[in-house]
Amino acid sequence: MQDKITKLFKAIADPTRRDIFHALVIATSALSITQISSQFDISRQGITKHIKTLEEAGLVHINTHGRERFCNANAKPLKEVSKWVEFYSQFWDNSLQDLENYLNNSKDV
Amino acid sequence: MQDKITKLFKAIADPTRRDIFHALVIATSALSITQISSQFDISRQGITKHIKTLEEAGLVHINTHGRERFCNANAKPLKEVSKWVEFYSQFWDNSLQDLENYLNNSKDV
DNA sequence: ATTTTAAGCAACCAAAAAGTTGCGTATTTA
DNA sequence: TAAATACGCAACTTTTTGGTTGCTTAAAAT
Repeated sequence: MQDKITKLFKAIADPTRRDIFHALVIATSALSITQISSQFDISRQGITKHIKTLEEAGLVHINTHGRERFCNANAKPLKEVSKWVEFYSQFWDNSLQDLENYLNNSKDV
Repeated sequence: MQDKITKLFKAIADPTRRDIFHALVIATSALSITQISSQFDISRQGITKHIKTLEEAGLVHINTHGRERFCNANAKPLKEVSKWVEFYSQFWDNSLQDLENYLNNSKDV
């Protein structure tokens, strides 16, 4: 399909998935598919698909007990997102870059 | 369409857009659409669309000079991503959460 | 003044994503 | 053992996305 980091970014790009992930993070115990579904307006199958996407991004771990599948959030992969963002943090507070670009721009034209 | 943060997450979810953004960040001067296009294998129109998405996410600013449109990266909106990730950082290094969830899980079943 | 260049707009296309329903199966519960 | 529950799988629909081509317009260069 696509590289790992893109899978991760895509996983968190969907608002419903961010909500599911959040619900799992703040939950005091692992939640089954049905338990998660009950908190959202979409079908159980819809939830199952989202969970699969989250799982493939490493953001959810699943523990099967009998007929139930308990989901845990795993925030660790978000370290990668953090690393990605951190690189650009050096550019966001100084408008120096903006100014420089502006000057170069004017000069060139 | 959708909320601001989702626009932002979607903008950076595409690998080509991340590449374009990166190219603009490290560029020493603003780049025109044609200049950006020359660095990628997709058509100018494709680039234009990506730029529009980035612009709507606030990640690119455009300066029109005559018939050219010069693009600058603006990393500031990424602060929002950083904030989002930071919240979850408290969960990623202690496997305490995992253990806790595991125990709750076992207990419930 | 003519030609070249930069880029927007619109229409279109294919693939991916988000969601649905129906059905089968395994595990629990009664 | 029979009924209920939890879930996966597969097929299908709709919307979104990433990309294209063709055409037009405006600015610059010759």
